[in-house]
Amino acid sequence: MRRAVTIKHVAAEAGVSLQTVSRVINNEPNVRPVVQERVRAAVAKLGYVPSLAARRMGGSRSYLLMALNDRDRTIEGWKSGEGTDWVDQMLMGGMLKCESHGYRMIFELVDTHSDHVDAAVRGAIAALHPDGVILTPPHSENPAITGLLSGLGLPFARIASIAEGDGFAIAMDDAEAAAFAVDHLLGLGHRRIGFITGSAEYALSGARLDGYRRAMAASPHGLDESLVARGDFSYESGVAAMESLLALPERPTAVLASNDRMAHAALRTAKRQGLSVPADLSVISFDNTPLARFADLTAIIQPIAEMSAVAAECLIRATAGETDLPQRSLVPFGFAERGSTGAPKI
Amino acid sequence: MRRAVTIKHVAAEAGVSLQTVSRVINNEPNVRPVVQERVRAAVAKLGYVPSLAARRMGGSRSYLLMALNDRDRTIEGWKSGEGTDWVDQMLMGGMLKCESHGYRMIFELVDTHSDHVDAAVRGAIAALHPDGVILTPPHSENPAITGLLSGLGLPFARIASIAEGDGFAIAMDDAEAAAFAVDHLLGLGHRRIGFITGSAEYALSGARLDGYRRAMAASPHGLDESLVARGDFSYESGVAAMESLLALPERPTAVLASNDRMAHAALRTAKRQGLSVPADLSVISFDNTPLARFADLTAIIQPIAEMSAVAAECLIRATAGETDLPQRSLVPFGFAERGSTGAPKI
DNA sequence: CTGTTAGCGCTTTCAG
DNA sequence: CTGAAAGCGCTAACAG
Repeated sequence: MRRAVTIKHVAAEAGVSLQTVSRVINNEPNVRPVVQERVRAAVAKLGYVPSLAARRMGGSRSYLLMALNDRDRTIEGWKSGEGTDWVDQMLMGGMLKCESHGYRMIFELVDTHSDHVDAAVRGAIAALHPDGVILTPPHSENPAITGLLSGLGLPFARIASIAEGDGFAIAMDDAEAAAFAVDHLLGLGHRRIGFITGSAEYALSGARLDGYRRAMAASPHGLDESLVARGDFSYESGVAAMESLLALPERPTAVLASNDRMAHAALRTAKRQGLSVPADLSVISFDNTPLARFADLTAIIQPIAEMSAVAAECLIRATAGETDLPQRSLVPFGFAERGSTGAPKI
Repeated sequence: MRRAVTIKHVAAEAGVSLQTVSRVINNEPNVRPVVQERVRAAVAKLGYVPSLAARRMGGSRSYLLMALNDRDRTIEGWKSGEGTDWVDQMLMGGMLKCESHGYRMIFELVDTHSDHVDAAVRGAIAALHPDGVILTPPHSENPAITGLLSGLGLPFARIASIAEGDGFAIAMDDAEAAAFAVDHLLGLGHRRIGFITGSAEYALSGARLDGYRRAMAASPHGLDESLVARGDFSYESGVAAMESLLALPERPTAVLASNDRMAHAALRTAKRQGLSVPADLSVISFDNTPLARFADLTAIIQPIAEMSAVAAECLIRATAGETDLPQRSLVPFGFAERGSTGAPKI
């Protein structure tokens, strides 16, 4: 196995010192254009690529970002085979962004509810020495983790978290999105619009509910709290919520559910009771996971890839010493109109 | 930010030399149990975790495995939002296996069809110095990559590849699986069973076809080559193939498709022509991606997670110096019976 | 603008 | 069985 080419070889080839090569590959100033060109030529000729490990050892950066996901939630998603593509979207956004900066993203699973979160996170940091950490729900709002990271002075980003606190908070405007969905339904002619909430464990559940309330209150028909049914993101809770909404004296003609799974549950529950979609009932869901596609659900698109790209970007720039980066970023949500929505039959 | 705890701190705490600590954490011989215990206690007390970068610099191992996926194919899968969970399954199998050995898996995207594959792969190796590389289709059978890896003497595993060659070949028995599916259909009472092939670019397409032929030939009804329709794994090709099968003078009552997408296409094409499933037509697909679940397709389960776990295991053991590891491993496939299969109506 | 000198935290090699 | 010395490939901190 031919020995790998190192900075030494490049230096020799270009007839300069190691340091000059280092300066060139790091885009540092104080290198004459001529020399710079000579070095770049040597790099290209030898196919030199710096070793991440050596860079981390010598310098202060590791060129590694660590994405922390909840162990149970992630594995459960993978095992279920339901195509929850949270991880894929994160990779697509974060990994590709990292790539364009010479960074790598390493995926780590940590059990949020464990007593050993602290040790687990510390261990991962000790092993990897990442330049930054990306937190996904529910880690994003776990004080045991955010506190640790803050204390360590390690830059971190909280994805899909709107809570106050340290670190870069990157989210979509959940309230705005809910209001948008309500307005879309109002525009189609719906008056009685139900809402199924998400688990109170997530701050965004509250935001989505707020947006719904705001939009309904602003509508000519006003807000009717009896149209708000509790859910917890599970299929079962979606069924229960939908049943309660359909049992109302004056049932809604449209429903906004806080995630795809509950929307799917709502859809099936409605059909089981003989309602046809969208003639008798329109449904809009949140997130737009593959399930929404398959179930032909009109959905608010949660821009996971974009959020994780923004997170990676913030972290990389912070490590590079850039300051005055936005502490909180709002990423625009999307909207996919499919077959689950239409004008009410009346 | 408190300085990280290093091997020095542990050595001081335990009152031994660096070397002894190194021996203990690497499970090397020649350390008295008493001393070993003392070191372990110090490690636990200080929460010491060795730095991957330093290990790689000092020694010959990096504790990193690199999973190489095709760029276009992967990004396309992510963008489509169709829930192709290949990446997730790979992560689940490979990452968790790595974790249990103190390894990490790094995901890399490389364009298989590019002229720069060689440079791209070399670059990734130079940056990461992985102890092993996991190749997924179509990389698994790309000589530009396998040849490079062989030349470098870097251990690698080819997932879902049954072709001969260097590296660990890890696959399911595609022919056996196809035969199994055919037998299942025969058992339900089907006599005319169609087959939709996959893209010839993949060796496993041939294997699946072989299994089908073998099982049909062994059946009392014999093999009828007119029941074999060409596909290339795309939805459109599935539609075309199904249309040709349904146009046959004596149409099949069951169809085995080489992947979920084509099976889905077959299903919809049949329904569009007024056939009901499974009464008029039974369908079995390969792979069992989330689509199979959503479309209620009976499917052969491609054990991606298991294959990637086996790959990781082989690579890690090879790096640890273990020899006589199986050059090729066959991982058992699974079978998920759903609503797309039943007895023929006659 | 460029080169030299120290390490970074480990493992390898070689002495005891 | 244990320790000391050398060095991996790079960057930071100085000298020129």
